[in-house]
Amino acid sequence: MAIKKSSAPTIIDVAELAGVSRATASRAMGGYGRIADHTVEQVRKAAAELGYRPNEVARAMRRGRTKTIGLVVIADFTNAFFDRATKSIVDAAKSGGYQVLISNTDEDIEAERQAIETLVDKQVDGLIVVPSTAAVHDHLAALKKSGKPFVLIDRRVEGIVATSITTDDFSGADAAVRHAYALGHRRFGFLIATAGTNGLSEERPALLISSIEDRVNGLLNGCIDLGIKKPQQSWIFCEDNRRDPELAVAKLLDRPKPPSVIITSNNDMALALLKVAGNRKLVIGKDISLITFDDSQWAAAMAPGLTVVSRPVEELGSLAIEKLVAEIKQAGQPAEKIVLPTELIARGSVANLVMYPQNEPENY
Amino acid sequence: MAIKKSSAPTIIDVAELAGVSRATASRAMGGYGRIADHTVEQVRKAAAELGYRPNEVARAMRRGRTKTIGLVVIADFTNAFFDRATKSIVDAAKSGGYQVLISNTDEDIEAERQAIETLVDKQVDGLIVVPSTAAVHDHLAALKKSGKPFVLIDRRVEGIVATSITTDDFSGADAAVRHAYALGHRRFGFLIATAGTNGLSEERPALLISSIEDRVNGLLNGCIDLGIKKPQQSWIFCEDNRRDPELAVAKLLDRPKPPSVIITSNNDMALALLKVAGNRKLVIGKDISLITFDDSQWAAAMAPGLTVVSRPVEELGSLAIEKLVAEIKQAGQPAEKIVLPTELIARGSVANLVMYPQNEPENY
DNA sequence: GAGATTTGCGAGAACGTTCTCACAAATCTT
DNA sequence: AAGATTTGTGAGAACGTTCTCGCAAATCTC
Repeated sequence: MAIKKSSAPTIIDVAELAGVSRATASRAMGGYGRIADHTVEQVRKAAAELGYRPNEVARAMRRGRTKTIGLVVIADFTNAFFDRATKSIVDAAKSGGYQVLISNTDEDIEAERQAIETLVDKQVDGLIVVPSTAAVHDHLAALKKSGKPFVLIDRRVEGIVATSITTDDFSGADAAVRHAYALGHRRFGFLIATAGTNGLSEERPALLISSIEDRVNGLLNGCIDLGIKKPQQSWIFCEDNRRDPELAVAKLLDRPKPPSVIITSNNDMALALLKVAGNRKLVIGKDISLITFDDSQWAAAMAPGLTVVSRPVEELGSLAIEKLVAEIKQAGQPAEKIVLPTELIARGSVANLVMYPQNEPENY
Repeated sequence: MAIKKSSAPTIIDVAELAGVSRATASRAMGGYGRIADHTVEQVRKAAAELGYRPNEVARAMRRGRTKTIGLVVIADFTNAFFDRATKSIVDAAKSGGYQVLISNTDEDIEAERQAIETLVDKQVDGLIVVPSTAAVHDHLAALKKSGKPFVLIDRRVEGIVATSITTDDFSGADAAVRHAYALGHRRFGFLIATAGTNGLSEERPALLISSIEDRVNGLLNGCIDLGIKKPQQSWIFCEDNRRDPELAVAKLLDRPKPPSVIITSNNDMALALLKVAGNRKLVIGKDISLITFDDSQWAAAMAPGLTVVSRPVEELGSLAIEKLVAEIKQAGQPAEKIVLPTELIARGSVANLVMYPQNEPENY
């Protein structure tokens, strides 16, 4: 009777039981190299008997790759991005044989720095990063220099040569303006969440993350193109997703001539508008109209449904894995800047004013 | 001029540059064992110069622990559970010095099995599992037997001696019934999502996951206690979260005497109700009332706000990490069954019928 | 049937770290 | 000042794999 081993069986135990060498046992399990069929069977049987499972840490150590991908995201779960992106990335990674180590930065650049460092220390084979700011990118430059494969998603970072997968938020924003205009709206309000500014501001901050930059430019483009006057007076930039978005909404609604339609840059802002509107007994899609970015189940189910700029988040995630895995398998892939199309989904949150268009073509 | 090393510097490179042995360099970096102050400084300087970072895989190999926790969840993102739980777990893990390897089972038992296996192979120090079913648990028994620490969250599994962290869904469900009753409701409808049944059913399936079991029992308890007649005729059990929840809603609404209030077991069901109600021009909180499980930002922001049974998901996540880390640090902790309180948050989705209570005390 | 090739397997190194042990030098005792 | 203790360091093993190499046996070639 053999002495019961306390810890998990290793390839050595398997080799002993099968009466072969470590190397042969390894070959039999791994199915590589020259090896006789009957030996494979013998070893497999021994492995099954012992309940042997290869130690992936030892394997990673020896092989120099962990089959693990690091994900650095902003776990901002009202954003309807984190969850969808995470799920699609985890699923796509799995089908490629990779597991995902997840890190949350909460939009903090120091946390992002540290997350990347920790993940690299853990020898992930590659990284997917949602950069929290466009202002700082020395850590990404260092990552690039280290040769560790990585892909940026949701936001580009100027000055970093890396594959990025983003969405065409410019066109989405532009389409949102045109949609509201076509329904007769002339007085626009824009509620933009940004990490860069301090508190509330009506001035456009100098440096925005690319997705917000694109949205602002798209909105502006639509306004200018349609001849909407003084669009620059219609903005509220609201620091960060957590700080007083309801105050920003109130500021917009309390204007002498409030907007008939408000376009919000994310769901946080949209929810703030919903809340304030509810408090004031303003009915969405009638007293005040709304278009927001990012679709979600609840935006579709509400009455009225929210008109949204939908972004292909799942595709973004799976494409990120695809590109990352390609680079892991074969270094030196060209850095691509992939931009996925957005789509305006019209529901009931934008009132149709065409019968009675607002009488003043110029802005308030 | 030294030859430029292509790969990342190791402790050996540091030792060489500092002019000490591997062991000494390791001690200096790790800050353990006997070592002279000036040597530490010398080694630290060399490490900084080379940009040395310890290889955590090698470290894990040697130390026998990875400082990694495996998370096996159901990435069902309409459930408002996955994202909140994941975030709180990731954050709590980080502050304990752990990273999180995430796996999604999509409520599939085979995927769950495989996920646990893969995670164990990767030598995670412990696991947090949202079990996808109560029917199968041999894999959890095997996990238990292997001695690898793990904690169950959201759902208990009978027959498995393990620490579990759940919420008091029984009381939550009971409170929901009483709340509607107090507002004058007598005709109840219950919409229960379940993985066990086939399609739609009005019969209670034999084996439900514990959280659903608790909710059903809680609802039943409230009904019986309040003297609501024939509550057994008010149920629709709907297979899985993805299969025809809208059909289930319709079935309930198309009854000869439809319910005045519907209590749904999750947000998927609630959203289905919202959708169908919207299509039929039924106003929530007026024509039809709704209470659902799990709070969310959008449930609070909608007009009317959704009355919900709120569960402390963040606390659940951080507590799971706490218990798991305790077991990792010191094996043999007692298996606790922790039940966190739920809270009914009354908003506007339940109509007040007290002025005109429904005339029939018995059920339809 | 002798040389050339193929086949199957084992010995041992390697991955990068930490840990145990031994030992010399330094410091402390009395 | 001689023994006892403490201090700092290095050699080498260990963690569990995989991989390279070499060698003997088996098979092929003409």
